[in-house]
Amino acid sequence: MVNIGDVARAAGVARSTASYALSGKRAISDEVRLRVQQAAAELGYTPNAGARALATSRSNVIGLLAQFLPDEFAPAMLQYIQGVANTARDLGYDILLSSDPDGPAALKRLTDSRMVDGVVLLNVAEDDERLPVLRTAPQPGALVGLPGDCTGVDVFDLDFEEAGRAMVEHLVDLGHRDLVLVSQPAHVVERGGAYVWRLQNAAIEAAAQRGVRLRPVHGSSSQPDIGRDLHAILDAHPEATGLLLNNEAAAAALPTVMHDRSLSAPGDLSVVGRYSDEFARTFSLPFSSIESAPDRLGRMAVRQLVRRIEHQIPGDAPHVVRFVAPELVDRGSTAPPRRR
Amino acid sequence: MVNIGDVARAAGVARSTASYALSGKRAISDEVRLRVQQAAAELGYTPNAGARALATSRSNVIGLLAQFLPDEFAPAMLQYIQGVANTARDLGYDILLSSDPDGPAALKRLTDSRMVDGVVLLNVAEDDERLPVLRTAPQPGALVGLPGDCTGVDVFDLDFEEAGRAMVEHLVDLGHRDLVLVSQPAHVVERGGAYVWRLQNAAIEAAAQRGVRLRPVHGSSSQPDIGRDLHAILDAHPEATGLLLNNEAAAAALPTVMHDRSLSAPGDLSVVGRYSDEFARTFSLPFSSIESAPDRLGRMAVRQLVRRIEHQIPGDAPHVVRFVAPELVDRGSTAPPRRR
DNA sequence: CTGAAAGCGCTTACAG
DNA sequence: CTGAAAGCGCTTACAG
Repeated sequence: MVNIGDVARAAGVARSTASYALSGKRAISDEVRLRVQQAAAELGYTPNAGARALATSRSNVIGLLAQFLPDEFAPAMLQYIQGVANTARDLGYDILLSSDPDGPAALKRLTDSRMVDGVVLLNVAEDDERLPVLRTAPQPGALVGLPGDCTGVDVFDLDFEEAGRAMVEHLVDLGHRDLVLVSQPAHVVERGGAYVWRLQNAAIEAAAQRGVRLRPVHGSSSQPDIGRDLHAILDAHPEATGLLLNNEAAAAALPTVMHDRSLSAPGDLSVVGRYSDEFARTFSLPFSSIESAPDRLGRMAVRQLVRRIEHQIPGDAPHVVRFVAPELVDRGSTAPPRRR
Repeated sequence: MVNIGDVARAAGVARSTASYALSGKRAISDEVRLRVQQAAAELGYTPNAGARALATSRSNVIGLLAQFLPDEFAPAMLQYIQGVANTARDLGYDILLSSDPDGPAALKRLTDSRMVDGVVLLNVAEDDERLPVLRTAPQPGALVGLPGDCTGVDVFDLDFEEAGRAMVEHLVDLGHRDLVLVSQPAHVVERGGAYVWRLQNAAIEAAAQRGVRLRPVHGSSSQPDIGRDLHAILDAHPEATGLLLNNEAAAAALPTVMHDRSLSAPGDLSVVGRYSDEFARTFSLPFSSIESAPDRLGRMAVRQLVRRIEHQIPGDAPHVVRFVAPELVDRGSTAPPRRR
């Protein structure tokens, strides 16, 4: 493989001069710079990543810790990964993807080995075991998802409280007084999936304030179980006129379930979900929803991370906790309830 | 950060001895080995990845080139990525995920910089522009997908010819004589998506041999366009009793379309698709299908790649082109055609 | 069985 | 504006 010594020799300069000419880190005469650049191009020179990382203590790689949990709906995960990967590339970073089920160990190895300049954590839990590891690491970290303790990390998430309120308000304003909220499985809550109870508690409170009934229920996070769950839920709550979904699998399964029961939205039931527009297109979902903005969250996380890596913000700059405001995308699945 | 010098000092040995004690690459007295291992554990030593890569010319990283093309159905991609990532981890490799739209440039940078020990290519086209780059690279490469020219690379793919024949045979054996095959958009074919015509040509030939009619049509690869396409296809071919799908988006959309037309399978129409079991579960698909085995293909590709990287097979061992035999997963969506 | 030293390919103070 | 040299943290022949 051609190295910087080959380039230097071809250009007739010292290796240090070649390095500077290529990096632009100090003034080089136009003539020499051009000669070096030309030699590098002709020889097809690409710096050795390991050598550069060793010399600079920088790898230009971002670690992406994404766990494919059996109780998460995989297609929803992909969107975060794409958002992170695309933004990283645009900013000149490669992505090292770790799907290791042992998150803390994987994170420790990635940071201790200096393979990565920073990390993005997905599937963040209330009491995430990766956080203590991350806090002692020299590299900065950005999270997509809100943990209980945000010290030492930058945090980005959808404002699930506001999302819960917005869903309730929207339906109550239309005249609904009997709502059902389908959340993730209880197991996700036990694991510390705070977004479940953040949305749920806010929805319950908003419903109480408006004097309407809201029943929270759990639903499976995979097919075909969730279809069966939805049938049971609709059987159990015939009086409900509004359905709120904080469960992607439920959203994906609902059209079929409604078809089977000859129900249509918003005629028989008003429905509002919480998922991304891309997700809605993938599954052809006809339901209005709170946009969960995975691409935007991934982008925000990477941008902030890169700012810290490149010291574009002072080292002691306070860490941020930033919420994306929920926006309701109207797909026409809500209307005033039918008189009964 | 603690380095091998710190470990050596703590154990009271030379750096080289510490290195050997940890790697086991030469005989070390039990006593010294234990002292070194203990010191490493106590200090929390993790080797610097860049330094090790520089010294050994090995990074223990596999490059995964996956393009998120607008005309590919993203959820289907994820399965290949998971298969590759999980197998790599099991074999002690990290994954560098590149989603760069400029595949050849990304591949050249990854290999020239020695960031990766080998690469796995997804979305392989008939005349894939990344292949010339890969052939000149010193690292081995494994493909998921069959290109026109397989020299110098290991190739793994579903046997799409056999899949096409199997789908036709299955329906013809049941008595069907009028079939429609829904493929990917023409655009995928133009880009060189060989699996489209490999399945289609084999299906056409099998139908001709059996003396039945098979009409090949294209369908969009995204929602909601594909729903509209399917309606148009069913409108145009009322005489068809069997539907073959080589298009994931079409499979995902078909239940809704059939519902809308009050059609059921296999009563009104026999349907057989080509997708993975995991995909079927994600979308609750009720259709029998040829298993596309993305996890298995990802695993095979990584295993072979690692064998080459680690020289477990001779350097001049011939490259392989291995096809996974299609298996029909019966979900009860096919039956003899209704008499008309 | 163990140690001292060279070398991997960069970058960056240090001299001039 | 340019060059010679040190150093990043490993591994691995080379000596003993």
